[in-house]
Amino acid sequence: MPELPEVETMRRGIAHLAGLRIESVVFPRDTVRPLSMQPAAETMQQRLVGRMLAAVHRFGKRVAIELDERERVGREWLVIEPRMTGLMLVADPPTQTHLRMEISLESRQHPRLLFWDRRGLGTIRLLDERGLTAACGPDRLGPDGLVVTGDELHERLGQSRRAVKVALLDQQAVAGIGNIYAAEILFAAAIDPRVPCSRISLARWEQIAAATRGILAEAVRMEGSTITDETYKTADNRSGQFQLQHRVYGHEGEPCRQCGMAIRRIVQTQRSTFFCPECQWHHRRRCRRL
DNA sequence: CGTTCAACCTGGGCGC
DNA sequence: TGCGCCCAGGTTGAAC
Repeated sequence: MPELPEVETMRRGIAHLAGLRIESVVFPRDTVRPLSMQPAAETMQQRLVGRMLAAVHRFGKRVAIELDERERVGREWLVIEPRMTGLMLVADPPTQTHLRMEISLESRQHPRLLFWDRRGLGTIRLLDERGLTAACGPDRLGPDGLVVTGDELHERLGQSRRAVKVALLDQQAVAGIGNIYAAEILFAAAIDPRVPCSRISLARWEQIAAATRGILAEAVRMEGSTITDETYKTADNRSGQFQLQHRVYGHEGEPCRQCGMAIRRIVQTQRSTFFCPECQWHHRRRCRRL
């Protein structure tokens, strides 16, 4: 589920916990998958208890909770990657069964910070400065989608023969776009998702960048897209509202709101792509207001 | 090198 | 009711 707008909403929903100290940490379900948790639960607990949450950051589709300095280790970051079904919560989780992490904080109200993940594809990592750079630094993640420019997209993708929709999902090129927002961005920019990057002019990369910033900012303002409950909720258990603004994603067969033509669904690199075959035909280049 | 694909998981929805 | 299949907001390492 979570793409940039949802993860940013999670970040904002837990940011007020900064300044509090960790009282206890529980990993209720053994997530033994090697990649899902590093280091192992016991080590993780030892290194977390007693630490203060210094700040809450976002890198692409990841939340990074900065921890205060500790002797010998220095500053560390608890990096959570929700992937498909992970949720950062301060509210009660949808079920007890897929609760992956529960952090209790020292405060009168005894707030808890939870990571709940139905499918269990999400990851929890505790990283030092070097690890953070390796995982979330500029070698791994491109410019953030909220601020990416046409020049940057052109430079990073202009030579690629990949279809533009596929390329926009490449986190190394631009960070934060996922399957929903790729579709909505290309509709807003009136670009055919099948067009190879190498055939896109600089002017059109500017359009795509503007649409990226605009759609993502609007989606953040509306606290993300809740398509089905239990896949995405805000940290305090409210639904996002941007799904009401989706023009193509999930609307296969419905008439386009611009032109009336039926929205199509195709598959690109094993994932659904939704688009309007009229408004996003590659011989057309109308610029659309966001 | 760039690009594609199966695998990692659980669960909802649909047709039979 | 139940079974089998397809689908789902992401990323990775191996294979082309």
